Amino acid sequence: MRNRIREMRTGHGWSQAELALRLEVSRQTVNALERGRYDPSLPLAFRIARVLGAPIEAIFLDEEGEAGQPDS
Amino acid sequence: MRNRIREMRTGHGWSQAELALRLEVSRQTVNALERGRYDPSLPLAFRIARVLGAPIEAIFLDEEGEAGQPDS
DNA sequence: GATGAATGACAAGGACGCTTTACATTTCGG
DNA sequence: CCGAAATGTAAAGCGTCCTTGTCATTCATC
Repeated sequence: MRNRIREMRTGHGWSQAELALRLEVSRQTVNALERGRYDPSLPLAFRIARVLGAPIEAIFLDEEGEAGQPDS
Repeated sequence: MRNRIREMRTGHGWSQAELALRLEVSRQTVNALERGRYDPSLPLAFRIARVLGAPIEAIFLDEEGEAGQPDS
């Protein structure tokens, strides 16, 4: 599932580590999410939406018929 | 994390099995979600929102400082 | 009272989400 | 260049999500 975490994070002028702190997850988790290695849990998705100041639907793109390769 | 799946499902006049079919998950998963045993993955949350015809934020309640015991 | 539909529950198993630890690479100001 | 900050990666480990299979309970209708 595609997301706009990176573009919204840099829009706030935050490093991955800074965002991780605000989300209370590890820096590696933020990195993995931005790189599309996996999707966040629903509770984490809500925290991301809150911290980035946008609704979940505006951050995560529901691409319907998409397979969604975890990178590779 | 609390949700309104049951009330919205019955509002549509569907059984758990019918909703499960539409979501492409097992009946047990729908039952577990309604009973708050765990939260759905983000992709499943999007499908639930689509099938129930409401935004994710209207179905799943972000109770902020809530511990959120998976029942027990 | 028997039958069937709907719901609740539990166990075992596989895949995913997130952690910590650790190391490599890129970027950039001096 | 040099050093430090930021980013990318990997592995081991644990808990969560979702599956199939099975059984119990409740309720309605016959």
